[in-house]
Amino acid sequence: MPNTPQSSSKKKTPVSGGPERRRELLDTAAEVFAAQGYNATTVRKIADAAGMLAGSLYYHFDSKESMLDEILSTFLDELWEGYDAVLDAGLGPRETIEALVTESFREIDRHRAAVAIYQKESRHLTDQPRFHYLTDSQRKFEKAWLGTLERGVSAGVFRADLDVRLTYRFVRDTVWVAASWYRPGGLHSPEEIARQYLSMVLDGIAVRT
Amino acid sequence: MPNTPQSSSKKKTPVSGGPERRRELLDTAAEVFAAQGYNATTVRKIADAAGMLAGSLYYHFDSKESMLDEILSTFLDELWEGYDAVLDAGLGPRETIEALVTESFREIDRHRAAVAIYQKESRHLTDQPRFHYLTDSQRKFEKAWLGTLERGVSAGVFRADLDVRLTYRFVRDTVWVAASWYRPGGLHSPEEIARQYLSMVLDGIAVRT
DNA sequence: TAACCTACCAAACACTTGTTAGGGAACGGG
DNA sequence: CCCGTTCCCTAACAAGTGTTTGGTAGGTTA
Repeated sequence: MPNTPQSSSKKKTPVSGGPERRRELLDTAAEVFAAQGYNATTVRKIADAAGMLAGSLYYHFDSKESMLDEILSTFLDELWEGYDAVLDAGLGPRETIEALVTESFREIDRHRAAVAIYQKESRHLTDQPRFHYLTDSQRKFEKAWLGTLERGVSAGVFRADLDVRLTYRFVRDTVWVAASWYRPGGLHSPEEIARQYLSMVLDGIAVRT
Repeated sequence: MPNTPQSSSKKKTPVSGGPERRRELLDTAAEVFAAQGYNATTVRKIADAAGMLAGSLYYHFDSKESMLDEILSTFLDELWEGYDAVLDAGLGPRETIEALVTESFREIDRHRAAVAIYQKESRHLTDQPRFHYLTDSQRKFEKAWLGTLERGVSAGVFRADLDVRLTYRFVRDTVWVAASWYRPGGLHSPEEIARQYLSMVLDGIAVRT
C-alpha cells in the first residue's frame, strides 16, 4: 500500500455528527487557502490536509469555489452579527469606534483564516456574480465606519483637519491587516491588542508636549 | 485571420531599444499580477495584455517565475536605495520616521503594482530558495523601523507605554496597505498622503482635550 | 545580395487542474 | 440477514497550465 491517507493523525470520529465533519473540512480548507492563496491551493492539497483523497471532497461539497463561498459567507454573517449589535447600541462616536475595533479583533481571533482569505482574494472575487455579497458587505462596512467618523467630527471628538475618507481607510486597514500576523494564543489577547491599537489610533504614538 | 494580437492599441516602437521592451513587458506583467494574483495569472493573459502570444514571452524571459523575480527584486533595489539614503542622513528618530514614511509613499507611487504583488505573495514565496532575498529584505526592514522606534522611545519622543513591536507592525502596515487602494494621479500626492498619515500616526485622530 | 539578428508566431509537449462515475466498506434498523 | 445510508476510494475525464521547438518577416550590417 504505497498511499494510505487514512493513516493520518486525524482523530477518527466513529459516529460522526453530520454537519460537524463539514465544518471540520471547511476549517482545514480555510487554513490551506489562507496559507497558500486560493488559486495556488489545489483540491488535492486540501484533501491531503484533511486526510483523504481529492474526489472524496465532492461528497461534501459540489465545488472548490463553493467551499470558498461558504467560508467567506459564514465569516461575514458572524461579523455582522457582532457589528450590528454595536451599531444598534446607541453609543457615541468615539465609543462606537472603540467597540467596532474591539469587535473586529475578536473576529480576527475567531476567523483568522477567513479574514486572511478575504483580504487576499476579495478584490478579484467581486467580479463574479456569486460573490456579489462581498461588495454589499463592503458598502455596508464603509457606511458604518465612515458614518461614525463623520459623526465624531461633527461632535468635535475627532479632528476636522483630516480627510475623512483617508482616516477611514487608515483605521480600517490598521485593524484588519493585523490578521496577517496575528496568531491566536499569542502574547496579547484580542482585547489587549484592541486597546493598544485604539490608543495609537486615537492619541498617536508621539509623546505629547 | 481570427486572431490578430498585433492590432492592439500598443504603440509600435519601430526601432525598439533592447532592454526597453523588456521593462515594458515587465510593467504589463506586474499590472496583471497585481490585479489577478500571481497564480491566477496565466502567461497567456500576460501575453494578451502585451499584444503577443504566450510562447513569445519566452524570447525575453526564461520563465513566468523569473518575471516575478525581476519585478520584485528591481522594486526592492530601488526601495533600499531610498531607504539607505534616509537612514544614513543622521536624522533624529522622529525625523527618520517621517522621512521613511514619505519615502515609502513615494515608492508606492512609483511601484504600485510591485508593492501590491509583494504584499499578496511574499509570504508564501519566502519558502522558495530563489526568493530568499525577500526574507533578508524583510529582516533589514524590521531592523531599520524597529530600531528607529526604540531610539525614539529612549529619546523620549515616542510613547514608552506601548509594545514597540506592536507599534512597529502598526506603522508598517498603515503605510504599506495603502498600496491596495492608492491610484497615481489621484486627489492627493504621495507627499500629501504621507503628511496626513504621519499626522494620524504621531498625534492620533482624536481631538486633544 | 548575402548573412545575420531581433522579435515574434504556430503548434505542439507533458503535466496539473477541478470534477465525475462507479464501487465498496462499515454500520444501524427492520 | 438484507437494506439503506454514510463516507470514502479508485480511476478516469477534459480543460487548462507553463514551456519548448522550429519557423519566419523585417530590419541591419557587410
